[in-house]
Amino acid sequence: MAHGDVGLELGARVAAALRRGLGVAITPDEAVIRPSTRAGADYQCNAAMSLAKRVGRPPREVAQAIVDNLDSDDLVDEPEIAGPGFVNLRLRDDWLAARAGELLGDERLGVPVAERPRRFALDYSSPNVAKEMHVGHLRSSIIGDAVLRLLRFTGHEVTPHNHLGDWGTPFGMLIEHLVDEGWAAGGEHTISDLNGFYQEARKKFDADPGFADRSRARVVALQGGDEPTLALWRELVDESTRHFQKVYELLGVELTPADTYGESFYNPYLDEVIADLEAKGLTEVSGGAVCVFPPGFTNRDGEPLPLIVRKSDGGYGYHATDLATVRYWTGERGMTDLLYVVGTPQAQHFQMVFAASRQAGYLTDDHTAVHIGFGSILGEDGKTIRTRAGGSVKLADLLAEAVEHAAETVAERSSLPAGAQADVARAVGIGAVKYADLSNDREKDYVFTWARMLAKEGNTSVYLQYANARCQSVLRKADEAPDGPVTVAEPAERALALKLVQLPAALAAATESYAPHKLCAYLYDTASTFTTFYDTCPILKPGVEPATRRSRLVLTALTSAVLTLGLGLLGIAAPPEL
RNA sequence: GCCCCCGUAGCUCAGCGGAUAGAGCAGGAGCCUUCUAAGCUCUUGGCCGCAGGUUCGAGUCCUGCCGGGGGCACCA
Repeated sequence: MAHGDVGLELGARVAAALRRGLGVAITPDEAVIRPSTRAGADYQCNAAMSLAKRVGRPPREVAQAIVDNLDSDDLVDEPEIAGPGFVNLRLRDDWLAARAGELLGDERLGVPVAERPRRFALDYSSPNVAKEMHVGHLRSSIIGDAVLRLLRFTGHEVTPHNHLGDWGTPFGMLIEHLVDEGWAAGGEHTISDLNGFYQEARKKFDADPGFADRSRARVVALQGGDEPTLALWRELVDESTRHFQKVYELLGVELTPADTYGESFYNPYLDEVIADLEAKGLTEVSGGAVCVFPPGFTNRDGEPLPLIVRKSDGGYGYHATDLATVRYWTGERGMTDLLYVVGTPQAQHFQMVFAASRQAGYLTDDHTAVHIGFGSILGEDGKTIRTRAGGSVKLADLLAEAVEHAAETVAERSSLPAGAQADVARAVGIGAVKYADLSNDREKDYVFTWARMLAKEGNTSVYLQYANARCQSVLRKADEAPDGPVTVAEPAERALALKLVQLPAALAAATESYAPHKLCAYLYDTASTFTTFYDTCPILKPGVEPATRRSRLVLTALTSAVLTLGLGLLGIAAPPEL
């Protein structure tokens, strides 16, 4: 088969049929092959209706021409024309069985490697130094991590970068507070409560004018490169990084300190970025600030909206930094695609940054830049959980609670030894939190509830993990390795084989639109189809023909492989036993 | 005021211009001497916010309206 995805293959066959029969040239995509939910049809071709006008023939005649010229006897049964001109396609049982059988020895389970690999720079997570991660950071971290895994599996080069909030005016008061607390560079210090530390500094800043003055002076020292100040700043960053790393490890997010490219990292580049923009004639001074006005953006008074690349006080804001990131990752690092996993409220900001970057030549026609936006997590009152409002759920607490909750259920049901139970509880608890988030369309807001995060019934990660554990249990009990030809006699066998063969399409859809929820939906569907198979088709039970047993073992092994791979790409563990 | 996003079952959500709009939860009825019941089977439940338009065909595309959220110059 020329394509990993059956639908694409069918599209290519239909396109060939139309070329032969009617002399019409279309792409496989234009063949409009869709999975069908109708009994007896796996796919349907909807091309006849849309082409009718173009070729000047009634749609059913076009459909007939497709059927007459379709060279697909190897792949599908006799196609049927239905309704206004639908062509219903049913994969041959022997083809489906053979295709499934091929996947057993294939590590990639039929998923092709990207033909033209690209170089992605992926910005995600981006917590703030000196603040604890809270539920608001969950989405960027796990969506970004899933995108990273998906792109890498597809064969692309991906460099993650964690845009830490590690620079700017608050660090004056934070460092000054460190001094008051008796910190020294190289000392063995820890902050047990980062949020508390921040709040104390803030309180002193508001209440004590002397402290406020020292803080302002400290900002100047920091930005001026004063070495003792920088040393203290590094202590603070390191302390925060240790905290982030603990969360990432618990969460199973692949970021490490080596991936840190915080705001401070771009600081040395800012002057030359502004100089470059000025040299290219893109800047204008407005209200004392140096601005770039990308066309097409206006403010509430209908006036052009600026990117302020240098503030009127001479300082730099995130407009300047984000332009510097684009220039750095395309210019210095040769990336072709820039991805930013940042909340949707930043949509206009990124549009402006990308537009200005194109004007400045930091992005060319060879580059893409995509804002992978995601909705806000809302409180149960429907209001956004705000970063600085306080009272939001700490991410570490959420994860601990999820694991604890899972541990209770595991203790009730699992027969594994205690040590193994802890690992399972972690896999199940963390998986529940991640799946609850990843299984929804990332662009929409959602309401945070404990019930949702801890759910273990229905469309949840544990359902997928449980299905996989059942597969593994069967495979352990079998006295033979899965091997041999697949047959699809029973409807449940056929349905399962069909699902397994559709992995490439699901992965492509999820990867191309940076939409992990599409993979979730496919995996749930596959697990559900397996469970029906498991219920209706005995595998190891007495009385099952050896050939049937071997075929079913292969289907079981493939199901486990698909679930394990899919969950892995979502960043969710798939333990062999619950 | 302008711009962006969202309104689908009681609740939480899928849905690629295609046929009779699908899941999960909750509700109802069944299923464990038999490969893991964190499961399975059956079932109740829909003017897809409203009104126009485009199209052979609209939950999906366009316009307007209603409702909710977000953004709109120096915090990032």
